[in-house]
Amino acid sequence: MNEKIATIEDVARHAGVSIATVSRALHKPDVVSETTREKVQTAIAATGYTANVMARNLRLNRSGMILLLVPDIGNPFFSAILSGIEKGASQAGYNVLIGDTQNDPEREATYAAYLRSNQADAMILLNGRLPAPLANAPANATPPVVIACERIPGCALPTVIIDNDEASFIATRHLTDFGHTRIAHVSGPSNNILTIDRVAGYRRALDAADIGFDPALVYRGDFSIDSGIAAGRALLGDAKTRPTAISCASDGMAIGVIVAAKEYGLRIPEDLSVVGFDDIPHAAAYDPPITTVRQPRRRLGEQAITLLLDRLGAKAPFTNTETGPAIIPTELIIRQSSGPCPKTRA
Amino acid sequence: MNEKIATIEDVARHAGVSIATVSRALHKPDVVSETTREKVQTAIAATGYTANVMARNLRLNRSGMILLLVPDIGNPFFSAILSGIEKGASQAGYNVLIGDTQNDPEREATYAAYLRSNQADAMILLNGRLPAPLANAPANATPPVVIACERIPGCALPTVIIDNDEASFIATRHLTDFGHTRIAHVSGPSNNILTIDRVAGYRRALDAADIGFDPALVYRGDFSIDSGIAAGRALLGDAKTRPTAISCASDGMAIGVIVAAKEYGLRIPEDLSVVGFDDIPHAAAYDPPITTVRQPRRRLGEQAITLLLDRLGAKAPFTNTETGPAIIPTELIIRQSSGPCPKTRA
DNA sequence: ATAAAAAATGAAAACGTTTACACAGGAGTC
DNA sequence: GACTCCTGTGTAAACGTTTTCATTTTTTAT
Repeated sequence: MNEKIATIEDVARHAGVSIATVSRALHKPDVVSETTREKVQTAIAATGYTANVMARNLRLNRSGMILLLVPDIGNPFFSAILSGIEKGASQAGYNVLIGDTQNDPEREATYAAYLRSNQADAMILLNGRLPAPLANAPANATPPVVIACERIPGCALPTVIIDNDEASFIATRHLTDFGHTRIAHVSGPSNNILTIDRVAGYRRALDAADIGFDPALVYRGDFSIDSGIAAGRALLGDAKTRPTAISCASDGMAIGVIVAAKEYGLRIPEDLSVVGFDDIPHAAAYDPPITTVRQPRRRLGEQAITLLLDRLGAKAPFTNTETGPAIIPTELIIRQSSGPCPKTRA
Repeated sequence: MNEKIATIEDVARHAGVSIATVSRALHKPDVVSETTREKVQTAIAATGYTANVMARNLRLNRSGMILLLVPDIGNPFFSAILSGIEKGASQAGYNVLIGDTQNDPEREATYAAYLRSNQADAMILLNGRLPAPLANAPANATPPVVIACERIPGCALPTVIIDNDEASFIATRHLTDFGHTRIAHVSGPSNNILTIDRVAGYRRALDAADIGFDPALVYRGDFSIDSGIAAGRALLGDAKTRPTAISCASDGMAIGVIVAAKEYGLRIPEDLSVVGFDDIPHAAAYDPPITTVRQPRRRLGEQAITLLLDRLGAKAPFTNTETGPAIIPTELIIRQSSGPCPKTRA
């Protein structure tokens, strides 16, 4: 039973027509006569023919692949985005190829070469950095690339992001509205554009409430729960200088901060208000449920693939010079981890 | 600058040799003379040549792709497994293609056809079900497929799993050891093999402690936090019949159960012990930290890709008839969500 | 019935590789 | 100097498609 796999030629022979006719029967049915079309159909069924995609793609000079560069596929944050991308891509007949770069520029470059070598028709970047081969390309060249998640300053490629500055502003303002004046911020890694934007929003909210900025109240984490715990211990250790509220650049870090706060016997939100960022599923189920900025990750992915497919379909250049980046709206979800500033400290 | 992309022919012309020599210079360097090899190298540099992978794969009749079928890529549970697979695959020069099946048999069949159409060299199944085209294949055919995560009864394909029965047994025994006698179980969906195995382990532990099985104490969830909350409300609503301990088939459901328990004012673990399954990162950071069965998901992925690459490399048949399924060991992680049975109810 | 137009089909080129085979030339052996 | 053997290279076939172009067959108009 382990015969050679059927090719278009087998079908042609079986149906008594030429291979050209078989191909046409499949892709331009209206141009071949009713009767031959049927003959071909039965021949296909009889032989169990499946077109060799490799050969087809070679001829058509495409790959049907969309390459997705992501810093760490093990990070659940990206899987929801991925889910949105995959859905749109597969509807359009594309497959999604994951490139896990581990933040390694070399791996990024390797994957970027896929575009040249015809292994991918287009690319989506979730890692906030242009791979070297692309960065060095002339400015007028527009590779089929879309940026998502983290904007790249000075890059005119189509981009879809949330307004991190504004979202962080709103989260922090939520705390100033509650009367807090001593507000800390737990940020992401310093080389990260998200960090820069969210710190900016945090500072803007302080300004708006006439609160001075204290660098000692910004702790640099890495989005993980563990770094949140470390941040909490660092910020809350000294009861004298302790803030009454903390805005965090991720829900994971918010959870970590709360873990640390409980170590010091602090009640949330009576003694300490905490807000997170992302609205991961666990934020709502935590004790207490965490006030956070909802980031529609799935929509982000959907929008990215839409941008990409639109341009690919229309053979339009990959720029966003007319429209600027697409902004996906965020939403402040108020739960029970934030509340009024304790009277004694206001 | 947007010239046609360089082909092997351009390189050959530039170096003044035949295309065969160029190809050989690249893939069998020892067979071409030092001087030509250098000429070819400079020609490649000059033209910026990158081999067209599509053409190469057509000729070699391979794709360099490993297809990964996963029920829902948006589910973080799978992303860690994926991470292990991707690592091993990319070291071996393979790419990982994600097929998000959404548990849709039709999509599964579509993806399974990738094997026939040369879009993938092999496949890893995380979804616990053989796609129809494979299931119907004759028993002696061994498609290049590896099963991970959920065993498929009666299927001789290479398989890597954890011992769900035993793991669930140990988790439940942990509770009987604490003196609990009224122990509930929150399971996964009923059509799921994981559910069957874990329920079996739960019952085995009850038997071992001479505790009768009460069907009313098994609640069917779907691994999600929400279904855990529903389970908790169903099981804990009546203070008379309430269990003193609950073993859950996922950490998410354990968290949900705890959320519900707190609604009823129950203290964990003083009034109710809860154990989870998986050891997701949030389990350790929850309040209280959750006792759970650690499932090494990344190792699971690594083992799956190893099994696959071994057979692919050795051109060995894809069976596990000699060795049986590979079992990845689990570990009971004892934290603070479980404790002795309250005196009043023992 | 015939010419013209339209519809359906086939032959063959092309996509960019790898590799079996043939061949040229040089080195060694007698 | 003729023979073999080796080394390095080129020619051309093959992988399985799609598509242009030419050709055959059918339909329509006169």
